[in-house]
Amino acid sequence: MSKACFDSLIHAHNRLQICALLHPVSELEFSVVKAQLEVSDSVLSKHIKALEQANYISVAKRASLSRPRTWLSLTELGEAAYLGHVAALREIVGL
Amino acid sequence: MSKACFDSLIHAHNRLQICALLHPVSELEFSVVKAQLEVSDSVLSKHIKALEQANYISVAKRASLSRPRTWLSLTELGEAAYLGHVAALREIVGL
DNA sequence: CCTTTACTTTCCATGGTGGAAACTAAAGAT
DNA sequence: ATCTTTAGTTTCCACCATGGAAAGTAAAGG
Repeated sequence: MSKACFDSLIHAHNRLQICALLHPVSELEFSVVKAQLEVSDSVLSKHIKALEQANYISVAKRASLSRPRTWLSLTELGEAAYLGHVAALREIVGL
Repeated sequence: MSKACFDSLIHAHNRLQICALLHPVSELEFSVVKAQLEVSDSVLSKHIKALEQANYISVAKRASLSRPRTWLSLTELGEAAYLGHVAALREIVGL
């Protein structure tokens, strides 16, 4: 069980959603995440970069049906940080 | 039951904590909230003002043991917004 | 080789955030 | 009555976050 630890990198609305989307799955395509968040390419790209630089997600470029696509997944560190942040939120709001 | 509605005014860490502290009680003193958040007077005062201007909290100056103190409480609007935001968070993080 | 697709980066403008210090109003002390 | 203390409030300032638009890039596909 992760220790409750508020993480302001993850707390930002868009990044919280990115982590929440990635948490239950092994990976997701850039375009899928973008559609869920309803943000521009540039905005998502910048959040991805921020999370990647914190080693919270890993980015893989791999062909998906002929063309190269960007795949995103939470790292173990990212998952721990995400779960820790969710635990911190639960402590704040009381379960 | 409040409708899930993400509220960025409430989402900010310090303001989320303020709302969470006020939610279960009828009112709290400024100094008590300040001690919980561990912020400076000026910072708390500005967050209080922002929440008050949104009509999310009400501020009363009333004597408490001789000296005048500032008492804070969630308004009904504030409570609805807070619960709606918590519901939105739960939707994002999945229960 | 030219175009399209799928991002990435830069530019820019705006707004949030916090600390420190100056300011204010109301008690209480002398 | 005036001085001091207490309890905030407001201003000043500097910095970081955030987003959109537009320009840039790299790898297919035609």
